[in-house]
Amino acid sequence: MVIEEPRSARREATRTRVLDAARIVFAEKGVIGATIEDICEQAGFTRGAVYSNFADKDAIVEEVMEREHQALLDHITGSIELVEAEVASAGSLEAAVSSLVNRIVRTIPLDRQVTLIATELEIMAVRRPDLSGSFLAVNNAFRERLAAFLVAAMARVGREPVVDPLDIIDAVKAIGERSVRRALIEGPDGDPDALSEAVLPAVILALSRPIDGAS
Amino acid sequence: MVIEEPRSARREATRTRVLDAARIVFAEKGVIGATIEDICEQAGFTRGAVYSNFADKDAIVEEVMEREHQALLDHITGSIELVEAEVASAGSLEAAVSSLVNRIVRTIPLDRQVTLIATELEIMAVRRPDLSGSFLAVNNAFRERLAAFLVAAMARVGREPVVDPLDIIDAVKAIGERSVRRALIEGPDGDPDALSEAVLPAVILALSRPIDGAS
DNA sequence: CGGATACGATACAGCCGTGTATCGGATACG
DNA sequence: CGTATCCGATACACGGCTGTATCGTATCCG
Repeated sequence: MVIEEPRSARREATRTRVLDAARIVFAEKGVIGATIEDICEQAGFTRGAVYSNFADKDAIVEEVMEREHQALLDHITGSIELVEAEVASAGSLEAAVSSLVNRIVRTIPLDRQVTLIATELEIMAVRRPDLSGSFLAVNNAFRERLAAFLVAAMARVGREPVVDPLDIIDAVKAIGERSVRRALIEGPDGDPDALSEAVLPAVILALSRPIDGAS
Repeated sequence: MVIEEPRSARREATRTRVLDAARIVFAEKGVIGATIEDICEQAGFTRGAVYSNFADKDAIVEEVMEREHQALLDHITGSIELVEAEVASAGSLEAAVSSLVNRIVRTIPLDRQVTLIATELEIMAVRRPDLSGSFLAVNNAFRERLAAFLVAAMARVGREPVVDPLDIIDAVKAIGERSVRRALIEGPDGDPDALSEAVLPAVILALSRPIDGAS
């Protein structure tokens, strides 16, 4: 954990603008395909600004990873109370599960950019073992937070996981991402929630059981 | 569908060597990150050979996509009889489903390279609408073949899908790929089948029902 | 065996991205 | 209001990749 020199507010704003730009460019061109100049153009800076703030592209990649997961964590934290209220007030088990699924899926905002950047960063972690450490660190924190949320939300509808909740999260995320990707490939007519809505409710049900029940 | 000029056997062998090399390089460096020279080096040629056989990198990408799906199709076709025999001789429902799942997962060979190249090509289709056409063409053929196989195999154990079998295939493939990716990121200790084995049997069961039964 | 041709290697020119070193202007402070 | 400092812009040198044009050679055929 490096001590964060406060530096000037101006500098911090520049860094933020560069990282925001990098996120967009990484999603669109891929981490490898993105050039420093692409990022500069997107941010409205020249290379001087970037090189005076970051050592090289790898440094930018690491910070983007961290910010990405942090943003997701914040998003989750902010929406947990919503879910709990919603689930608790559902009439039937089916309604509660459906609401739970919807909320989990929505909790992970899966638009074009998030999907692309998430996939891109994951693939990057596969290819570059030197980056997998920071990926795993932030990603595991994210998964565990989401798993805890899942268990709590399930308890609200009187159910509990039958497998490691982390595995449930992975499965749900995998299906959600695939759902969005298919829609993106199919073009404007594609429904980004089609696959999720078709299979996730049954999957969540199948991977949980009534808290007191046998199977 | 372009008419395939037979050309010489020598030329065809060169093309094959280049495409094999491209597959490896695309997996390792990404489609965008791969250079023509990378491919040449991997294939043991110089750029002259490549440029006399392919217009540019995009042409190579399209052919790699096509070959990749064709190889998977061949692999599936070759293993269907195996599965049917295996499933038919299973003692219990659980054993049959487990065998079915295993076979489906194994039917899609999910090693490092296949996973990387599959993800890479899919992302490429998202980013480049001009390539999405050829991706969808080959990919849909692949999905439908696999879906037909799934339905037939399910019938062998007296079950039928409760949702579009294409969605089941997508879900299974998404989970299988995520399973392998996690293992790759975690390094040598990671079990590429961990997530698949944990959730897929329940998922397949949940998305199917006895053929005569109500629910 | 000899010539034609197909095919891959080599050479070359141009462009693009990188990283460093220097410059100029905005901001902070006395 | 003037000066020092910070920070982003500009300039430059270098290396790598691309695509084309040319060359040399292996292969095919009479």
